Amino acid sequence: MPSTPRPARTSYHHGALREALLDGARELLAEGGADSFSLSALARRLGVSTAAPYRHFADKDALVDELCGEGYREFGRALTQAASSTTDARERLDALGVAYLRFAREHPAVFGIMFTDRGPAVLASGVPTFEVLVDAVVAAQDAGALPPGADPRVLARTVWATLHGLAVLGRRGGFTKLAIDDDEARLVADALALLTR
Amino acid sequence: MPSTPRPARTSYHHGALREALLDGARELLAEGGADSFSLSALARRLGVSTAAPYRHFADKDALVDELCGEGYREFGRALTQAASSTTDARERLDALGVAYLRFAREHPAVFGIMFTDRGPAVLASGVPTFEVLVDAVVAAQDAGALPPGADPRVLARTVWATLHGLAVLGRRGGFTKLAIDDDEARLVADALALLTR
DNA sequence: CCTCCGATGCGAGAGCCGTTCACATTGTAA
DNA sequence: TTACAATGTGAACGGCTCTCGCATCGGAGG
Repeated sequence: MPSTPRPARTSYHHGALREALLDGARELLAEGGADSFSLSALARRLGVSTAAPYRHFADKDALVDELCGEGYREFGRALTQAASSTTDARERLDALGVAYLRFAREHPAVFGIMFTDRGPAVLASGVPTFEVLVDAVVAAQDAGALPPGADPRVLARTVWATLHGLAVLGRRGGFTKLAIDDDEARLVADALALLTR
Repeated sequence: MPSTPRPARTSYHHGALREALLDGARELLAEGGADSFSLSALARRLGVSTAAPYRHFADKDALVDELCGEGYREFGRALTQAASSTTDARERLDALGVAYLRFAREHPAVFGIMFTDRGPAVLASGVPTFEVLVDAVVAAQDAGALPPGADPRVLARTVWATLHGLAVLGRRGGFTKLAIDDDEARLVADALALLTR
């Protein structure tokens, strides 16, 4: 069962090439990492010419940017869902942290792309993704789980940085000597236990 | 004064091409980011043929790996120097944090390369770089600045993750809405104030 | 001093990639 | 039916990584 040569269509026009390109790009990214992803390989896999993608995206970067945008939206959904899983402000922080690390683990390629230099427009589109995290930090502060006197923005960026650092360093095995084999829940719980009281 | 066509040599053999390649690669990386760095452009800048670099590096990845190794060593030197700037365990943590963020700011391209997927060998070569950070966390714990009962490895990875997260998110302007304009000293001080007591 | 050889340079070229351009095919609205 | 806008094709250009056979140099041994 050859997976590479996919006929995928019978008529001259593909019909839903734009979506197929995005889906195929996610697959290629997941299979071979960000380096081994080429528009040529993508077109080949979908059975269209190498020029076809340019009817739907200005260039390769535009396609990757779109992938980032979708990544932000899905990341945002995952965080929002985690936040709604409990009403306790302190527990919500834990849930958000686990969701953060889980997204990085389950979508490593997209996660990596989302946080590498991708132009200001893409960056701006990602801002709303993390609002739920900032809100949760403020709520935790109101609930007394974080220092009441501190600047909420300082708290938010510190918590965010800690979670992001755990995600990034864990993803590349940076913690090998520091017991990375701990699962995400423990990683997050240990870290947030230091930040909260 | 054209900077691109650099004669750089008069005889048939270059003489110190390996070092020139590494230096030039650092320059190109600093100028145009990791994407716009090609062996062709590098060879062009040095005035050698595109085949010449392959006498010194197996392929492009080998050159980048070497760059990472040098980056780790310089990063380690910066951290070690920061650690030796004070005898107070708590102050030492701050100094290390500032050095961490400063390295990320002053060498953004190399920093970015060091922490993107680059094979297990390169990764392993980076381990000693962060030992000084782990040691400082243990010392701070002994001095009472961090919870005495906690697992030192948990403390170390949490502090490391927080600093790394600050470096990464700050580097790409992720904190725009959260007062990233604060300087590194304040960023680190605020974060470590939450982790220590 | 000469000769030989290993190290290090070169030019040419194969194969992949991104991108463009003129042209082909198709569904649809007038 | 006919014209048009949308979307596909094939060919081509330049750039990139990497390989191959050949050229040039410096130094060690006769």
